[in-house]
Amino acid sequence: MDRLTHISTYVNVFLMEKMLCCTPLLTTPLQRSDADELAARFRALADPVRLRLLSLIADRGEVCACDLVVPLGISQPTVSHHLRTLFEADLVARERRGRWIHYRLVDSTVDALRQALAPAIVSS
Amino acid sequence: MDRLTHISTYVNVFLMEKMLCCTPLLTTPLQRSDADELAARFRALADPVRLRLLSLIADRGEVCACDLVVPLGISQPTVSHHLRTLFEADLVARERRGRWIHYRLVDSTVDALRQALAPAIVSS
DNA sequence: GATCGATATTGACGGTTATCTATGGATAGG
DNA sequence: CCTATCCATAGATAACCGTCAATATCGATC
Repeated sequence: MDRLTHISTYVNVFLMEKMLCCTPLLTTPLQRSDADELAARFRALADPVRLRLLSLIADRGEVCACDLVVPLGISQPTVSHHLRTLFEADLVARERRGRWIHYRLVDSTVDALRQALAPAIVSS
Repeated sequence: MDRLTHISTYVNVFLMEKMLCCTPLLTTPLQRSDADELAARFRALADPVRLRLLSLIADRGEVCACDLVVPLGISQPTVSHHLRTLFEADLVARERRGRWIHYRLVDSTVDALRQALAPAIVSS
């Protein structure tokens, strides 16, 4: 392990204290229930349409659902379906403002998933 | 953004230079082809059995496939099928030694996925 | 080379998911 | 109210996926 990876690991370990969900994958054998929860969240990321939706939402900070249909070239109900999936995985939050519904990224969930992929701390 | 997050971001950005695969999700709108590739990799993580396999492999450093059947309580062909999925996603490598096949984690792929979830660098 | 043991592959079955069209519910403006 | 607009839901269909039993393949040993 080189020096920078080492530093990065320690910074991440320190930040981990603040995290809530999702047992780390790579530091200790995963229990069945933890595996189920983690898999459910990764399943929400396992579709190209949802990744592009997330990407657009992250890029613009906050997006009206109406602005997410045309760029992806799929039907409005399909977009709605995927947004629901992301919402139920806690990856996005939504807020109604008049006729429109605005979506934004839930940073803490993304952080937690990133942490779940953090490398094990090597003792040597 | 607090100080530690700031440091972590810069360390990660620096390490990113060495990475190969997977366009970051959250820094710029994702192209269709990049989304397809990323989704394919997340799909490999989107199953509890595969997560537990990865976890066991990571924990032990290197594992014989024969030691992965009993702990999960599923049939040998199913384990083999999932190991194949992980292998094709480049998440594990395998090496035949005599009659046995040993699996180990491919750290760079896990790192790349973690990087793909890295937060956008805020300019302010 | 016959056999045994470790893995992979095949084929089938049931459950899940992505997509569409059609429809319904909510909200703003006239 | 009536209508137009935004968004979600329902229902249908096709493709995909996880699982298992059965079978094939590959390497070691006798």
